[in-house]
Amino acid sequence: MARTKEFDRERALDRAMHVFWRQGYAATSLPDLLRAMGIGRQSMYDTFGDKHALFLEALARYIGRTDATRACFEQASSVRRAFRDMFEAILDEHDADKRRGCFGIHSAVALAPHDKRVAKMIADRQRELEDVFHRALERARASGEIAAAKNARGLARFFVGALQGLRVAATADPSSPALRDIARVSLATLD
Amino acid sequence: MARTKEFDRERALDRAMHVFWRQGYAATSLPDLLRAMGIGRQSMYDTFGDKHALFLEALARYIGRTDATRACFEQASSVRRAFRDMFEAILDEHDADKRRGCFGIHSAVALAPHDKRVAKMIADRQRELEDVFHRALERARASGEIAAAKNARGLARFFVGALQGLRVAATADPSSPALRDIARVSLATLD
DNA sequence: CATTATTTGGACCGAGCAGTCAAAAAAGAA
DNA sequence: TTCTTTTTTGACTGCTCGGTCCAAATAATG
Repeated sequence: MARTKEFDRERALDRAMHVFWRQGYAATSLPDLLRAMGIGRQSMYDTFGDKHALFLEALARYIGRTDATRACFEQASSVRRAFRDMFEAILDEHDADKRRGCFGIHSAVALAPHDKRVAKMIADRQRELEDVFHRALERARASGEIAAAKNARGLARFFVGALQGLRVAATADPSSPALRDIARVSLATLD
Repeated sequence: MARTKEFDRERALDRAMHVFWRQGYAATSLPDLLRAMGIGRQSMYDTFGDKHALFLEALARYIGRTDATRACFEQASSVRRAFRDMFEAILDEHDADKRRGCFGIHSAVALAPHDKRVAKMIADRQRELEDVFHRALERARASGEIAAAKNARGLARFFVGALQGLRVAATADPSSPALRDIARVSLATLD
């Protein structure tokens, strides 16, 4: 048999993801990536293909984090609390690491208009998020947590937008007092 | 005296703005800019300084467009209609030119975390927009168009976020039926 | 027309880019 | 140990980048 890889593929991908996350696609060079991943040039090409393919895998990995959100919403006893926790998490995240931005939004705005695969990944993710919200809202409607007259689909879509709006506002100015108002008024649509 | 410039500075800047708008800062090369601006390399350096300075001017020019929004909100007899028109304009814009994205959001997410001047420009613009909305909402409260119990400041901040959320969603998928719901539920916060 | 200040266009620079290649190193099988 | 197969390393390619330099072109003044 042959020599075994010295590095962990998932670990390297994870590190590449964080570099793209911080810098975006165009502003990230191969040396940037290799340094962070701790591997050599050829190992990267053998393992991932090229820079663009590596980016797509990194984006897919980032998007996979939606799974945690889904679990959170499916287990939550209160949809209000689930949304509030989600907003809080975003505020905390941006407060803790002000120089990160949002991988998904960055990709959506910078790459999606020029790259169909990226556009599809982002659009799919939005729909998936919408469905997670929708299911939770329907349950809340059934349980009486929110009014039966509410349009769960419309609200779910609205919250996908609200989430992105909050992320952009938080990236632009993580310390702005406006962020809490955005979250608060968004949550009030459930009343 | 000396030779006069052969090109129109504002016109060239406007074209540069559209290139940055479409492609973002990092993905735009000098040749890209020069081709669009229709001027030579040296003319660009003499007139604008360097690529980064040109970008800052382009961004300032883009942000200056907020003036139109301000006028619209100050003249509007109905704040509801003003917000609705604003949302409609975004939907139309993205529908007409699907490969554009949003300059402000792109800059906010890609550059603001690493460039204080950009961060300040974006944050200032958000506050300005917030104030425009706030004044219009206070007038609406006074005139009885919206309930006196409403928190105009909070709503103004919320609409800044909603605007950005809608823009991101529209960039990710300009044909998504979710966009109308985002706009509709956002407007319903005024009821 | 001659002078002078400025713009212009193109050649040029070193650096850094994404991606390729080939030789060396290594790990397991025979 | 030797052979086979793979990974690793680092040199190398051709290209493009942002930015500079300089000579030719040009417009207003005297």
